[in-house]
Amino acid sequence: MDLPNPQQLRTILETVIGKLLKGKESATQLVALLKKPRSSGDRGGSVSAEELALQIFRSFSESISAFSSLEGKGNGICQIVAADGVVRVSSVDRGSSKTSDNSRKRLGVKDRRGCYRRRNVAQSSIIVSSTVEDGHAWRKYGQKEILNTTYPRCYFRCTHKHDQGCKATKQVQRIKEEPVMYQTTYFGHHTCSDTLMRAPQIISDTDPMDSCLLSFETKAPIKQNLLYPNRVMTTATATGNQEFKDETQSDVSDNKSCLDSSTMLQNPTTNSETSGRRSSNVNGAYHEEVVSGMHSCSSTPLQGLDMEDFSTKFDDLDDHLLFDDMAGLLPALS
DNA sequence: GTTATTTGACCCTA
DNA sequence: TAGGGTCAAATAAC
Repeated sequence: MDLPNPQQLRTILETVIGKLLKGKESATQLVALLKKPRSSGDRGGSVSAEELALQIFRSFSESISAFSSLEGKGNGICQIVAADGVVRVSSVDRGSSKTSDNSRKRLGVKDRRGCYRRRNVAQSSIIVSSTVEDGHAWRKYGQKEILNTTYPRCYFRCTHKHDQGCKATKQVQRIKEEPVMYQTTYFGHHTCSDTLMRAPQIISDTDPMDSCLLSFETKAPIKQNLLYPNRVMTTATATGNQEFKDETQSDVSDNKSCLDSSTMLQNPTTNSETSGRRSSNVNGAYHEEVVSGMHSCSSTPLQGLDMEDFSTKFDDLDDHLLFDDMAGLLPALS
């Protein structure tokens, strides 16, 4: 397969940057809103903080989707690296996969156990932390102990893999105990028409924001930590793993699956026993997502931040998220 | 009964 | 050959 040509890449990047800029604008408005003295009943005028937060979420979510669309275009992967507050985007050739399509052909349809394509995760990544869902429904299909890791890795595929042939998969691995933090690695992109891929799914019995602000702080009430402000983007590794913290309804259940299946993954505060297996309970945890093949994410958890701190911390955030820097990359691509 | 999760087995890649 | 990704039967939850 071929790498996306510069024009394709540019188009996608323009889309992404446009969405990110929109998100930045929303973030700016949110900061201003949060800085205002809050009075009961006053949620900030015409646009509420919740709405702004949702807009920010959508910006990142749609950006990720746009980047994801690159994967199917070839061996190349779009590399997004956020390091020291600077976002970098580039295209990387993954090289031809040696995966045995031939060997797969040799195998019967029923005998495909273990057939897989080992992913190259290290090549690129995005570091974005997010507090919101990715809007897709996932089904867990495996869990495995990974060498040199404390916690098992959980494997998820798109729920619509069979009915719509969606090839998107993700891996969720707990990487930190306190605060609880997960690394989610995405592979492939959704080709399904997942109905969840709209606005963030609200699971709680309150308002959307409440569920969006799924706790990032295991010890704090879920509602308080929804927008884990502290760091939206940080440098996770030298190679620039990108983090994207998000909690979605599907993710919640996904991660919960991990939690349920392993005591090591259990969230002491949010993994409610009262919730059913498929309950949409929030799993209150830092969620580090690595979007790989397309983008990857990683983040450094911020502790003890609640909405009170958000407004002040967000000032720093604005400096860290150099969307304009990203936009500046466009000319180089053409 | 249906759907999701768990888990051991299988087998490919490095 | 070890490690890792996926499959699918068994099991659990609804």
